[in-house]
Amino acid sequence: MVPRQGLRHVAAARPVDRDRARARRRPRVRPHQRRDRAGGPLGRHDHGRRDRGVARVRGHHAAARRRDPHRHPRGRDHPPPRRRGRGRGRGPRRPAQPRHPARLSPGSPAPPTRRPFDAPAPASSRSKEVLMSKVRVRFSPSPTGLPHVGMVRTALFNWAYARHTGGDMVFRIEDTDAERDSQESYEMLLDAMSWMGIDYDEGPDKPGPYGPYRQSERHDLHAQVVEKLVEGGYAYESFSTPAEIEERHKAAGRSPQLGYDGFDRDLTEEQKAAYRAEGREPVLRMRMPDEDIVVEDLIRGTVTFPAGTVPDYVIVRANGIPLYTLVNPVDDALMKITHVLRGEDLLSSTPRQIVLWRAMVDLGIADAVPAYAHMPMVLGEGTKKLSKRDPESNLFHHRDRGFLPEGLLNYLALLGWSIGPDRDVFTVKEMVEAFDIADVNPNPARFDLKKAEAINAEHMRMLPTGEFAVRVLPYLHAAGCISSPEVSGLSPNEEQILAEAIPLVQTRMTLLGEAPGMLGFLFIDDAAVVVEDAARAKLPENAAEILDASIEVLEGLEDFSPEAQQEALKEKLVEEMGIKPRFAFGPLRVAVTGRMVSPPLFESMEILGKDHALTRLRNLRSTL
RNA sequence: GGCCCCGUUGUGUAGCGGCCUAGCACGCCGCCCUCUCAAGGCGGUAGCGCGGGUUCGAAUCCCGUCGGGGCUACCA
Repeated sequence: MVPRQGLRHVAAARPVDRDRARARRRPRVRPHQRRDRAGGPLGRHDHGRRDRGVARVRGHHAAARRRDPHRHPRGRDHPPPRRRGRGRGRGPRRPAQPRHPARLSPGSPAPPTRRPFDAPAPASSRSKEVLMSKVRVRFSPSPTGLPHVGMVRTALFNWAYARHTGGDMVFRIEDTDAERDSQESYEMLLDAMSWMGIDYDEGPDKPGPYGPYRQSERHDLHAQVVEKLVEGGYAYESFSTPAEIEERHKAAGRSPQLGYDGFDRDLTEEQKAAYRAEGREPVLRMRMPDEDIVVEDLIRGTVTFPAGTVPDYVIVRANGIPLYTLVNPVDDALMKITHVLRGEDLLSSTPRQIVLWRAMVDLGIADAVPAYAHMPMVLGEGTKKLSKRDPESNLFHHRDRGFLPEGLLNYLALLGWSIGPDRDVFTVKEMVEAFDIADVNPNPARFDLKKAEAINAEHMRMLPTGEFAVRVLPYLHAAGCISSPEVSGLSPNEEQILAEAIPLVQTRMTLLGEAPGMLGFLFIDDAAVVVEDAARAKLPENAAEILDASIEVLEGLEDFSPEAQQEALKEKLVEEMGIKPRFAFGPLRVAVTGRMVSPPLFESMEILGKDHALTRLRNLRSTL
């Protein structure tokens, strides 16, 4: 009997092949590659940030870093001309040159134009202030449905950026849709984040200076901002119904798809009163400026939305309830968010938000327009976004199948980001050290389960065997193989079996959920072994003969060690009977495990013990 | 329709004007090892969407084009 700490002994052991695996993973970075990536012998993260002692939050530091003067001696003096958007690939992202000065439509209240602080506008005292401040990012999901892997990836990138820069991660719940939001979803969100190891500095369950962190508890705050927006003339009442807007477009020979036409922009008090007398309740719309709106996207570079292409949009419904379009930037402003890192689907709403932000800056509500980064979508099969209805989109589906959090996290990080030119397996710690949002790729990425599983398998092999055992236990328990999901609850017998068996399967699995299939045979009665149909079908003609001979040989064995078994069986089956090794042992494997695929046969039999092993051989023999 | 984004092997990426006859990983195929399956080792398959231009030189810069996607709500 092995002492109780059997598994703990194993913990010190190395997983099979670990050394070789590690050697293989070691990045073979050739000097020139390192320099390419790092821009110099100091390494990529030693630029600027450290010697200045400030977290540089400006977006184009990444572009600057890429622009290695050693490599591109002309780069500084010959900046490539920019056009709207970018060509393929990731060209050096140059900050936009200041565009034409604001052209405000006459009659609008002329909010002074401000641009994002990451734009190279002449540094005002305000932008300097932000430059010095620390990064604050937020993850702000709405609790509707199951945690989606794309959403988790967004959380991950925000988190990694916060941790990389030493900034704050804020977790805010956007529960403004009573129809779809649920407490259950909220709890799943917490579960998902804690499982992935994504923590946060402020959140609904972690009070901070800018709470509350549930949007539904912030109505008063929103109302105050709305009031100021209206007072300042940034927002106005609009009485037009969708039908009326469409009518006007048609009457004027315009496309009805143009959206709101600005009809109510300059209504007089008398006109408004008249509408109210009709019983109409107005929505509130933001007044969009008559100028191009430029987004300096940390991932995509300069994105320009031409003047006139974004209509005045609704921020408060007729029933007085504010919309996401208002509430999201307002809460970001109030929570002092400096970097908005979110999905690409929100890119087209960014100009509207920037206008709101500028208004809030003017009003003294916000410090500065944040930096933006729009992460690529996560695609499913084909060319479409990974659907919520697809089980692969469900984080818990992967957890249930036996993904390690570190494996899934690693894979998710690969969706749009890479740690280096010839490496794709890394730890969370390594990710945090290396992660910069500006290195994220703008192109959409497909969720590839095969690759995810391969990455997961790598992480399983990297685990110390004892830790691997700890991870496997809950899956064995859930399948009814063992009596407890924890080491401490195991019977001595179970613990001993596992201590011997687990090292045998660590390199043979890609998911923890495969453990019951691999090890289940060790925890059942001999009579309960079920021979799978496929395994039975593969039995050779002379299976009975082989089993008879094997039983005879093994019965006579004093030493039941794997080596002794192998030697004895090989002599009889292979040498004496002339059976090829790959056929000789199949029937024994099937007899012992019920399957064609299993941990190594002789070790398995040793773990079972001679009596049980022989019983199983006889059992199968008797059915032939 | 309008606006915006994206385009390197099947998939994810590296690539930042010459280190590219395009690297790595997954997948796939073959071989080796081998009691099965893995792991491991070795090898192979397959890509710069297209067309112009700039340049001595383009995957890389520019223009156009085509394709894909997103947004276009009193949803979030």
